[in-house]
Amino acid sequence: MTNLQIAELLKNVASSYQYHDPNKHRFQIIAYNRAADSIEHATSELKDLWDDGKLEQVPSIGTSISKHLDEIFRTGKSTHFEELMKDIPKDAFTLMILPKVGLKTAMKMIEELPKSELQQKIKEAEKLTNKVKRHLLPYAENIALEVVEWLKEGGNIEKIDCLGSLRRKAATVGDIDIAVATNKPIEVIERFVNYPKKQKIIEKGTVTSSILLPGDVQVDILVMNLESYGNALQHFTGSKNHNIALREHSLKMNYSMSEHGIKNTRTGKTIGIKTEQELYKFLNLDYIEPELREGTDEIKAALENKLPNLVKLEDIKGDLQIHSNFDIDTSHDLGINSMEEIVKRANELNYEYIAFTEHNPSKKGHDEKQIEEILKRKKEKIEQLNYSRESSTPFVFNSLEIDMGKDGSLPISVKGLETLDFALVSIHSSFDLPRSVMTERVIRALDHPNVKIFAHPTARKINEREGVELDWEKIFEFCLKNNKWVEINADPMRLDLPDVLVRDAVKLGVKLTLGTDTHEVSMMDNMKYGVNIARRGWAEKKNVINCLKLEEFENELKRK
DNA sequence: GCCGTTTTCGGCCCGACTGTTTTCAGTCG
Repeated sequence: MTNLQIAELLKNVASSYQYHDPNKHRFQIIAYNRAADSIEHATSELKDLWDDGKLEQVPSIGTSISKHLDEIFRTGKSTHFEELMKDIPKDAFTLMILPKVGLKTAMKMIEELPKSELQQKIKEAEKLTNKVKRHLLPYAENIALEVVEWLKEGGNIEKIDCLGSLRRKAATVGDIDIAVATNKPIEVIERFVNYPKKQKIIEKGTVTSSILLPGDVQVDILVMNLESYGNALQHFTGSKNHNIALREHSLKMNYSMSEHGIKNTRTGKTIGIKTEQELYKFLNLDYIEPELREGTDEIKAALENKLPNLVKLEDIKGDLQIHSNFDIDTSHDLGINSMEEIVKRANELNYEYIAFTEHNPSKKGHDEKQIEEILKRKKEKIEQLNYSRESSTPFVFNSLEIDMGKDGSLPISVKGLETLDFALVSIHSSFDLPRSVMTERVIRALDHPNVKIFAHPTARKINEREGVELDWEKIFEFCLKNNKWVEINADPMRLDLPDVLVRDAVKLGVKLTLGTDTHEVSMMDNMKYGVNIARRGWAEKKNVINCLKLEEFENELKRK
């Protein structure tokens, strides 16, 4: 069973409890939903954790749920879950995928709808299962900006911000959330629901409204006055779990929080707060950057003054994955710009250095000697670039992105590897090896002294391909011991290493690199998306190798 | 059923919108 399937099962268990007696099982319902949510965000397959006896390390999974999961992994089913769900038709869970349909509505549909109509609805729901795709961040950003422009042109706007996962800089965005401070809420909402590209109005109230745009993009708006805009910003930025944790924290201080303000639970008096900075201060917390608001342990850290000083785009001194059009007979794609064009852009970005990391020459078309010859040619070209460079322009490193074989072997001789300043290795084939085999493969590929970087480590492509299965504990341990670095690939469709794994790497002290994987010069501007992910993983400047100055970086390269 | 600022017992977020409810249930974020 995959994590997604388990999460779905636990949600269905929660719904079953709700069906049987919502009051009696109030807290089980919360517990099961929380566990499901936690499993959806887990970095390892639960089956693997179960193998290692580590199920209860997953947040929100305790003795009871882990016992049921143990039964599922051993026997394929849970008697307790089956007993709970036996009175509920399977179709009911399917129907709940439809918007605005919960278990109550689903059961009512099954009882009351004519058969043909019901079948129609079930089909609709099944279709939706495969369709709930989240949008890549840059795509969502552009749509959001257009809506913001439209609202601004309508006037009556004192402040306006894009919030939700867009502001938290998540790799993908579900809905677009916009908050507006205004004295004319009715006018603003009227303007919003009349956005020209709108396909339909999902709901329209006096405080919030939602519209649907082409491509299944939902946009939600929250309208507030300026006096409690800080509360609105905080609320609509989320995440849901951060909000819950924050409200639980404020309750301990005898304040009840909502998007409208903070209510003193003793006096019943509510005050609005203008800025988020003031809001967190009011709650005795250090300011929590949006990227950290995922409801893990950021509130505890804020309370203890232990929040990280997050890395910034300006801290980045170089780009460590770039493909030029210098032809080295690779079986993958070349870049489309010359080395000179890329150096020019790197200079504009104030980089101190960059690395050219074209894919390795294809193994099929060349013997060992020929590959060495090609690499020598590339080395000479880069030496020439550095020779004619002015001291203020970026230094150029001679690197290579090397495919690892199925067994972790590299298609390049030791002599060939030694012509490089350093190499990246990555997975471009055999994505579905068992976890232990995949782990050994990667460690073997990283083992050569001149290989420094594990590039786009999970090999995921967002919305297209899941990442590979790896024993991250082992990989990180190896990297730490041997001074190998793990890339955060800044391409918006990769963003790989993913944020949750970045957090694990940072905790262990594994060093990260940022690379844009540029194949066309404008892609060099994607660095900010990589920085987003680093920040979401709690990374500071010291965790990111390419925050080092040129000389420091060169020293670090030599360190084994 | 889970979990911990002080708590291994006793807590567990909060409000908006829709529909047909004329005072609230269901769903959502």
